[in-house]
Amino acid sequence: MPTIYEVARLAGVSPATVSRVFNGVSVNPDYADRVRAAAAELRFTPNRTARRLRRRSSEVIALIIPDIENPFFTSLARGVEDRAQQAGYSVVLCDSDEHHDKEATYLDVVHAEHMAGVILVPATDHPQLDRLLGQGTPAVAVDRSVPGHPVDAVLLDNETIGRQATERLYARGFRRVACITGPHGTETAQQRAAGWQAEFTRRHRRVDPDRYLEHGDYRVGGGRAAMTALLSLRTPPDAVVVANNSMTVGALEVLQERDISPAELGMACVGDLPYSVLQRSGVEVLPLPARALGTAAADLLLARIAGETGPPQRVVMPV
Amino acid sequence: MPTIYEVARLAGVSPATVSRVFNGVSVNPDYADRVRAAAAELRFTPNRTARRLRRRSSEVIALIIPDIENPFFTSLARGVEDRAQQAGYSVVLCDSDEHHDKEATYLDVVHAEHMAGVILVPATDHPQLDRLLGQGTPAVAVDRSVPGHPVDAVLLDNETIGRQATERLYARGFRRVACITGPHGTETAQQRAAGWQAEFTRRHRRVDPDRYLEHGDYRVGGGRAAMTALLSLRTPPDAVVVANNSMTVGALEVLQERDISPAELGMACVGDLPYSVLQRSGVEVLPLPARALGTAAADLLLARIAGETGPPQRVVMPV
DNA sequence: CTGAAAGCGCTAACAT
DNA sequence: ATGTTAGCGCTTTCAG
Repeated sequence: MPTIYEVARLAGVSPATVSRVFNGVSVNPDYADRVRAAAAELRFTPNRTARRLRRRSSEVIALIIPDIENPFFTSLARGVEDRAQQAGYSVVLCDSDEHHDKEATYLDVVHAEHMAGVILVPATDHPQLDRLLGQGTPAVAVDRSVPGHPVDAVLLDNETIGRQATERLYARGFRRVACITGPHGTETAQQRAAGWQAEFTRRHRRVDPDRYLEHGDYRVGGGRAAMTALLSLRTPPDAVVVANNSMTVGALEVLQERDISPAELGMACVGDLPYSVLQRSGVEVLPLPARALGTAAADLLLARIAGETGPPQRVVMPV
Repeated sequence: MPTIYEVARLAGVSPATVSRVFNGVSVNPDYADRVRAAAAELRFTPNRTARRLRRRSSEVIALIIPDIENPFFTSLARGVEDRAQQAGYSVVLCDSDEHHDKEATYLDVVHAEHMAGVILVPATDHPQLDRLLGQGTPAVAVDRSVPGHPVDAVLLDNETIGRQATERLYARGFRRVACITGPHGTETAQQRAAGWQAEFTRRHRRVDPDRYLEHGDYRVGGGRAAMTALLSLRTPPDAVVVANNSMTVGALEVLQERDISPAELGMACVGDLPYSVLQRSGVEVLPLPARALGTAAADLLLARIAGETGPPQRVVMPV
């Protein structure tokens, strides 16, 4: 691999001049041309590792998501990539698999690799951000907030979403709408359930809402289990709000297996179902602005990287 | 950020010894303990950028896929990640979006970042691999081969898959099975179509197969367009083999809109449909070993990184 | 087994 | 505006 020294020699200038040409610093046009010609001839590409070591920063941002197979997150990733590319940054995508350990490992990598910043969908309430923040690497949380740390966050109005989903089902004539939400202790799960509960209690003053609230794991299996549980209630619901896309799939599977029609048991899903082939399944879908969440997070991060100071922002996306 | 010098000073040893401790080189256990204690106290993490510059290699491999929103590729990515993690490598995922330019840019990054290797689902017939290969960075192609370059490849037996999909539909009683395949000039598209055509011509000696072959773009929109075209034929097919998952969704959408039942128009899909909620849609699904493709590619790449020489391997995964 | 010292390729003072 | 030079933090000969 050629280095700036070889390019410099071939172009008859100093290494510093070569560096300047490649960094947009003003240089005598003659020299610049010679440098570019020499670089082309030698097929020179600046060594980013060296540059990074020297500059102590790089044009790479990390995006850590909890499940790369969930279209909500891949769509979010597209949003981040769009903005980052425009700004000349590369995005490296990391899958924490909802594991705190993997998340921590990736955050260490971000740190050790001198990345410019990180956009994180936290796998837990307490991601290990201290090191990074201490070092001055900016971080932005998306979809889920990080209570303990002063980081920017881009969030959804989950309570409203939960309420809307519930309203839609009642509006369609269902009489008893249950809820399948995410894991205990998960912010989005709690908020979406709260939205549901507000509507539910308004309509069923005498019924304990907890009987109609199930917690799943935000995965297909959790949706199956929760749906099964709801169906075995003495007075089963005639409709259900499911707090994310994967669990909706699980719930639908159960209904299909038992040949329960959309009219018998209504369903609303928070978030797009991939490949909306489900029209005839009669599921009420509440789309979520996943991609916009990504672009907003990227904008926030890029601003911080550019030196923006000021108190942590908290952006709530309209739904 | 602390450096090995500070750790060395605190531990009362030389920087070289600290380096050795962190690299598993044998060191006096006393020293090693002191170094580890000092490192812990200072919260030292080795600077990977410096290490990489010095070693001229890193424990990062790139995976370049053409569409991060396609579950086939995310599943493949999981396979790669699994193996890579086990071997102590990080995976950075890049989305070429089927664009030759973006692919080339990412390949440049792989080169400039001194990555250990790259696994590539080529967006074109001629990915710009020369630089990388010239530099000795190993590359493995997955799902699509790279005719011009001597790189390892992990492929599917697409012709067999196409044939099987077709057979299944005829076996279910359909009489005239059409095919929607991928873009012209795409290897997998051509091969899957060839499999279909072999079956088709065997059964319809007098019919020009080209009339029942449509080319789409491997995306939802392409599936829609192709399905629409097939339905407007004078003698429309009564079933269709669709060469990938996304186009199947597009094709299904058309059928749903026109209220055409699975019995009226049968369908087979190459590759899993995400969230198999489609049971009642009657689609014959031919699962593809996406994840296994990823692990196989990772194994091949890791072997090359470890110094394996020898002629390029060509692995065809069983279906 | 350990330490001293020379770079990896680049950038950014500083000096010209 | 350009060149000289000193590192960025680490690994790795080479001596001891």
